[in-house]
Amino acid sequence: MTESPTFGATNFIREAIAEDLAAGRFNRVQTRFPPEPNGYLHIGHAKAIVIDFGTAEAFNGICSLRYDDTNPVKEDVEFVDAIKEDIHWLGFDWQDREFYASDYFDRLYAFALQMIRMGKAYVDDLSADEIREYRGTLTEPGKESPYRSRGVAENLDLFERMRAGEFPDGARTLRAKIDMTSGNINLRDPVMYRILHARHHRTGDRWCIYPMYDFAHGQSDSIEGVTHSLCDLAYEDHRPLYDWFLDQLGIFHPRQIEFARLNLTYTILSKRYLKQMVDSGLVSGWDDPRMPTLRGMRRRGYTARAVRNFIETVGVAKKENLIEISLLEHLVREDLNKVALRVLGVLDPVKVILDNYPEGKVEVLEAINNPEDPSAGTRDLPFARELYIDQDDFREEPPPKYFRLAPGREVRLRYGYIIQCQSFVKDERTGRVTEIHCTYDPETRGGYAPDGRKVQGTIHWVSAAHAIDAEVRLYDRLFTLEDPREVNEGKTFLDYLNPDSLKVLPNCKLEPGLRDAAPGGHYQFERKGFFAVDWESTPEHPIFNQTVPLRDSWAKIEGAKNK
RNA sequence: UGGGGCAUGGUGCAACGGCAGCACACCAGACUUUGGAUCUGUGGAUCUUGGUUCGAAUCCAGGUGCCCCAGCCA
Repeated sequence: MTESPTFGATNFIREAIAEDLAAGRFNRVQTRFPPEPNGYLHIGHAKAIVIDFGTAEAFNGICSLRYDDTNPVKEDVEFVDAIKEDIHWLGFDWQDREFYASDYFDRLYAFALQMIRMGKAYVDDLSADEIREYRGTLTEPGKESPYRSRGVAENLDLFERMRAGEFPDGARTLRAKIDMTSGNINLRDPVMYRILHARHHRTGDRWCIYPMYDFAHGQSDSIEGVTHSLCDLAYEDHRPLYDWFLDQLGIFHPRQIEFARLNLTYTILSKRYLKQMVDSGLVSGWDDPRMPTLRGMRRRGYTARAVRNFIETVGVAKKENLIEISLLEHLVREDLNKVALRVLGVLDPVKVILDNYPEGKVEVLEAINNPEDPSAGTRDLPFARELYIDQDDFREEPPPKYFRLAPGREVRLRYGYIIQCQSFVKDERTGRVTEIHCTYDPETRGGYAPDGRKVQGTIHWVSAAHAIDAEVRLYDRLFTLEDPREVNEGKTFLDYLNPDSLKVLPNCKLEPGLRDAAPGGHYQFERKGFFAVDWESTPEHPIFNQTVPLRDSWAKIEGAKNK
């Protein structure tokens, strides 16, 4: 066993673990990722996953998957399957260690009995409202329940009858007997068990009492032999209780360490809010490419490698943070730049006619698949008299520093010829240019000018006769507020939805080879951005999702001028 | 006089008593058959006050600010 991390950067958690090892407190490292199967995983969970699995790996230890399934009314197998799939997609594996808190219900029940016998737990008849009243407030101590002093025998009898189903939901609870005056509210006789006549996705109708998180988590960790239980800052206040149960029970005592959760600009990472958007139809589902869920990001075209790099780069600390989404986008580009095949695609087509190019003639031009990776090879591109280019690449009146096509101007067609604009046709009603007439220079095949003349601009194109039709979906941030948690008085996060988060372009023209692009595939549309083939894409109706646009310095120049 | 936690460029993370560094963002330039990529460069930070020390982001004391906790959710 090594005493210092061998994988990834160090952080305060790894330092603490290294100290534990050095001090002999533990002689191995075991962690766990403990999701509740009540929703889909998002990028915030990815942080927890990378920390849990990555920390174990750094110390040559192991990490398990354990579902925290102690609340049957919120949980479902749909989610347990989806969660496993998403963790695997991220690239982590728990081998045969797929655990469930519900597997420990018998042992947890026995622990509860033990607590009662020790006089450390009692059955309370107070209602939920009364318990809240007795709990006191943040600044005032609580008071003890009149049922707190029940004898062991009576508690045993009542608890057994709770388990047997004699009482309705909410009629009684099992509570730990700790300290109703504690400054830490979690220690004011926390509820250990509640009555819930609900069917559990794994244990069915076997139980009608279920343990609370605080009475299940630490003991589950202990049973599994977890050494380091890494969790959210939210559980910091629960650590004394985590420790207390373990100490009372006298069982193996893991160490809980808390870290700050991830927050992302222009993004909401709350299962409840995400669910609200799904349920109200604001997005198409949990896998909508605009969603910060792992499935949404995957569908959008983000790679697991980029997501992992992002989590590594962001680091681990106890400070509340708000990470700029641009960092994630940078890492997505960095990864895709190395692997995505380059293609030519016209998103907003306008026809270009090469008046001096022979009618019916078709040439085959060679194009490089990925300049960052010579082994990706080349492909053939058909070239003909009629082409499409993007509306954006033509200006009737070109502004300064605009290097693309304009009346009288020359531009290079990528891998093709240098062409010059002679005239254009405009629909006076809409103001839209419908046709551009150009001449091509036959001496410049491949884009090279033998006379050495400089041509500043290079634009992408497709052959009109050969191009395939496709639908392209452009995405932008879901919210207009940098931190959607910080809304103004009387507003909710829904008041800050970005109305332009999705733009569907139904009439795009792409190079012919893209007809058989496999769903999930990554491409770079040159000069435009990275795109992924949507899961619902077919050869008859290809659909591409914009993963992230390329950095566009011209857009920056123009944007700055328009201010 | 509730309890717990956190303060380093715009953002995030380092520096563990010895020249405050890295990434992203930003700005400027070079290069360019993707206005992509790549390369170079500029600017910008230790919450505050006092103390210890030859020397403090780091140690000590006080102050200030921000976050979390009053589910029979996790």
